[in-house]
Amino acid sequence: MNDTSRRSGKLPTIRDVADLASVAPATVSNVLTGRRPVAEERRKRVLAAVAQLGYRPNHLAASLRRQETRTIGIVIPDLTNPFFAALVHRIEELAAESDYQILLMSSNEDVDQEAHRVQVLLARQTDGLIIAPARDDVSAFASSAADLPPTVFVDRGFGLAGFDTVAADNYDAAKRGCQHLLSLGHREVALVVSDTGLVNISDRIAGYHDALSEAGLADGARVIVGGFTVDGCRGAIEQELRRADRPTAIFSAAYIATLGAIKAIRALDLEFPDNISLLSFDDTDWMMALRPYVSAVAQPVDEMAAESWRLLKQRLTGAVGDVARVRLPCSLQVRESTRPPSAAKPKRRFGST
Amino acid sequence: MNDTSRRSGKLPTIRDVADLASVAPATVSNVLTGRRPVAEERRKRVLAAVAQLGYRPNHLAASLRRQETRTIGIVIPDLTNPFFAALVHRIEELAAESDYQILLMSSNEDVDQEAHRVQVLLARQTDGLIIAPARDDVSAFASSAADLPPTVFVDRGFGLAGFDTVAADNYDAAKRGCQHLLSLGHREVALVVSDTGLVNISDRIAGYHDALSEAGLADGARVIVGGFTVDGCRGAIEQELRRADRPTAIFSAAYIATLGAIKAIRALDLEFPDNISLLSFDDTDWMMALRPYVSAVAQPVDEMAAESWRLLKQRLTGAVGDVARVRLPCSLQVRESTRPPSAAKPKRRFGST
DNA sequence: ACAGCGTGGAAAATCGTTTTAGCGCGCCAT
DNA sequence: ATGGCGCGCTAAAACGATTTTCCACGCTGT
Repeated sequence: MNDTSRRSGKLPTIRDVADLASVAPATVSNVLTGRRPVAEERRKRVLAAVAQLGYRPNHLAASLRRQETRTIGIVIPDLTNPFFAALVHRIEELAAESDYQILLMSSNEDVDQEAHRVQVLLARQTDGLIIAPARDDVSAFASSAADLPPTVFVDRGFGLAGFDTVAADNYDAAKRGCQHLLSLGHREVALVVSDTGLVNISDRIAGYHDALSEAGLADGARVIVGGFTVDGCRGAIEQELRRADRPTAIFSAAYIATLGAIKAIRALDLEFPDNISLLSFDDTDWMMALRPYVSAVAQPVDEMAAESWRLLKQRLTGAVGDVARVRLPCSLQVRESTRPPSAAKPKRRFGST
Repeated sequence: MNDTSRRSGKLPTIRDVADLASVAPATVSNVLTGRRPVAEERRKRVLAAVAQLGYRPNHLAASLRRQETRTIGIVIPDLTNPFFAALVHRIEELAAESDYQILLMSSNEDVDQEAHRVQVLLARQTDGLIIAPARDDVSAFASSAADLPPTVFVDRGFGLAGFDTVAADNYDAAKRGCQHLLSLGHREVALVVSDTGLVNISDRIAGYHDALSEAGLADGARVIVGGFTVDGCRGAIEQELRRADRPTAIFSAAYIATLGAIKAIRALDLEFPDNISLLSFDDTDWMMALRPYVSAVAQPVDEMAAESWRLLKQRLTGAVGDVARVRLPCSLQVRESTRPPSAAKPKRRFGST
């Protein structure tokens, strides 16, 4: 029987509770936080008063005094990208388990917006930051690790000096993906990327190049830069596919690029894997909804989230060791969209591995 | 030439700035907030001191004093659902334009988690809330509007007494979707939903029923309840599709259900639209990547976000009018996955409308 | 019997702002 | 000359908690 409400009038404060229970505010605090023992009889009085008033400690005031907000800022380029949505989702879940909350900001792949958002987060005294930066160069908002609270960079910016960083093993993943295509007999493999200026992407490009080189095809590299929009990728890919010597396989190195590639292939009335093989970076539910199933290199997004949070929490609880650089392995999901080039074509269904 | 850094040692406070500029803290505040005029000469001194120290006002302290955090809480069931991701993305963008930040929480479709998250947000003194509730009955965390700060319910909980609510016109959208299928000649249309206990869903069911009734097919209703997971939906749909009198068209009333339906159709080696028509509620990029293109009822997610934010902001700035109930129209995207039942089948490509 | 100690409670300081109250000064009008 | 007014500034109160400091009391050991 309480009245956890009456938003009319001021919210009850710790002083109101203290008065009602005839104790000092400090005692109420001690009961609620359990930091110091309180005699059973008074404890009961306090709890009764709390219940009666529907008192809820003002987290703002507590944060100010404690110099700790239990809030972490997350900055990502784009929440509509399922990869980032999944990342945020998982981090939020883990953080909540430790009673941390998330202030979420999108940079929209824009360095200036990003810098501004980070400033806002700093002003808000977030205890820590997890950032998937728009560029690997973060000098726009941090000239050194000393400028920021504990911060983990994820996906992008791997190896940034002074910071914990977490990323998929993009080089290895791209290399294995490309080798998979080469092993099927493809000699004209095009790689589609959004941008070449990010380490995660350039690692993928490097893996792709090395796979080609090791197969003696160093000259055959074709990197298509499509930008951060589906239609940008689609356009760039279409253009490539119209060429007489069009590639026999497309390796789309990002979620957006995969969508663009599929649309481009459709637009030209081609079919995978019959006319062209398709390998996607980033795996989603849809890869198993398309017909035929799309082969993909799956980034370990849950593990990336877990690792980011683990590292951040370590720093938050005072760890001062060397910076960590965590690379997590991707898995290659071979399905139906990758096949030997221009083979005879059974109508459907291939054993997936 | 400043040293916006030196995280070592305490952060500079307004008092440090005041001392350096030889003015009172209040003056610094007035310069920075512009609430009261300050003589030009002093203004300059203050700004110089601010720059020199790299001072940034502590938002926590300001919030405590101002009794306003410029923070709004968003609670959604599941961020990995692209609908909610897009919703949050857009709200965040709009809120940022007005200098509001977002505390994001996922309820995971769980009422208890949801209630808890809301309590956390209340303790954090968020100025407002935007909630897509796990259930329409929100009594677990609010017995009346007086319990919460300004709050808008979106997608779910339409018409909740005392609260502004925003939703797609689910009834109309489902009715038109169903009518589309009926007009193609389908008589066995199954509707797949996640759950029947939510108004947005039951509105869709009602629209579906009414469309059938008006066509004199009231008895033909088949509602498949698949739950909130892709595999749950897939299983339920598969079961339905195995029946001898399987439906000739599937209307999947949610993103998850569409994914499940496509997988189920594949699993049974059926093809749409040849063996069965498919109409999706919720439109995504993938609908245009699948072959054939999937027809869909598109929810106006950006408008829902905009409207939610608009209403909330109005309340935040003191509006006290009647509660608003905003229903936004959906658009029917007729593509290739919906066709007359068991018609002769040209191999591909149908004019889209 | 008395110094010393542990215990639980209350008072007061603190966190870093904003806002209110009030002060001194120059100017204008009577 | 002087009362009143506006202006620009400062000191101090306020926001609502936590933490530190201090005190009173009862117990113990010599």
